[in-house]
Amino acid sequence: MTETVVKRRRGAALEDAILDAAWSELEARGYSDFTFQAVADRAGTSRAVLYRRWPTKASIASAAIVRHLKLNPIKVPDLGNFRDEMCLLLRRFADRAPPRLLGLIFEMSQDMAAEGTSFMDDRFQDFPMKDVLERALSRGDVDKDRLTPRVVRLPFSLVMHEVVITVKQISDMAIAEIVDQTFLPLVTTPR
Amino acid sequence: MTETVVKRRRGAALEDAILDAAWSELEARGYSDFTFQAVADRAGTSRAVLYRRWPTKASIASAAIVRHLKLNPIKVPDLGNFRDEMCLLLRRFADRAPPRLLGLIFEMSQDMAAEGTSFMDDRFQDFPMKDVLERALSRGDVDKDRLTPRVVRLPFSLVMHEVVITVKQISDMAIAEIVDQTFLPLVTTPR
DNA sequence: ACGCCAAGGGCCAGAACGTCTCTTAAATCA
DNA sequence: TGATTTAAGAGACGTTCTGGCCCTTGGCGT
Repeated sequence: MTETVVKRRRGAALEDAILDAAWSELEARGYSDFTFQAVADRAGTSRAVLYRRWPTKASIASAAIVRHLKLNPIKVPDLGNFRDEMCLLLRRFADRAPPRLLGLIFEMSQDMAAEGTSFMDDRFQDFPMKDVLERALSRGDVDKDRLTPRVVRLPFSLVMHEVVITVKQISDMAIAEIVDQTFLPLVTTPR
Repeated sequence: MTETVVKRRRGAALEDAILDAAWSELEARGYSDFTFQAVADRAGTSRAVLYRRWPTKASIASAAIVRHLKLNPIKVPDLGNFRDEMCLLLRRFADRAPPRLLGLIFEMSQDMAAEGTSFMDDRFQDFPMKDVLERALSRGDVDKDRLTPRVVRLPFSLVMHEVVITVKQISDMAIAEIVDQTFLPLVTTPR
């Protein structure tokens, strides 16, 4: 017989347990089958407790995602050159979530839009693009004038797009293509 | 009182009517509120008839989308220059399906991956990119060597990504940015 | 003209929803 | 420490959609 001490959790401890359960549900079933019921069951609590904190499916799912991103930060060390750092960054970015999970973002975007948020939000942009760019700027590898927000987002958009469309892990070759054929030509100073 | 003749439809006529109803539902309520019930009601038929043809929500929705795309082909006339034609092409591409429907593409891609196809397939590249590019090549507006498949796909990937993430109609300004900041610099011959 | 297939309607149990009530454990404060 | 407040957790509720399964009745083919 297992220890069935009726430990009643509260506050942050409870919230973390719920978000962990939510993440597990997302991993296991995906967003369209994501349900308050299942999260509550898995977390060993009741739906009322969830509704008290998150009004909608999308809000609890995105909270779970944000938590997961925080717990799995991407680190890109100084490799001495911009290109390799970008490839590594994109590799880590793609590896952090399997294709099915990246698809979540698109399934969720409709609900999120209804709530006035979007995955463009800063809280989802936790990858260390800033650091990589700063190093590249200080090395003179990139042209500051060319770093418009749209161009900076470009490689991530393309990686996500490819992963979601093919529903396969993206290859190193594809990442190299994105970097060499599109991103680098756009941001490196023309000779 | 409207004409309520009990005309019983069959085969293709019925199927088209259902897919039209499905499309209307998608337009009116979006995919997350998309339901067999509502489609059957709107089409004036029963759910059993739908289940007989499409096993899942996603399959009927994607069938409705594919039908809509077929019924609304994109035409881009010769505007005399590559840039304007690209902007128009992307505009039409984005306008053809409302934002909340584009997200479906990604759910569809999961099913399609299971069947070994993908939206990268040529049959989904029905928009007249080929024509536009050929005109551009004959005018000397673009450099043939730079037209790798990845670069050609780029503007569409970016438009889709933006539309899906923001769940808003993309602005002409954003399209112009994509063309001017990313696509044109990549494909036009450097002076 | 007749037989057969499928359209269309209705019924069912099951799942999840969103909202409640109630109890009781845990935190807060006197 | 004991009293008071807060909220966790359990459960009940009516509703909606699901995915089946019936049954009838209309239309098409032989």
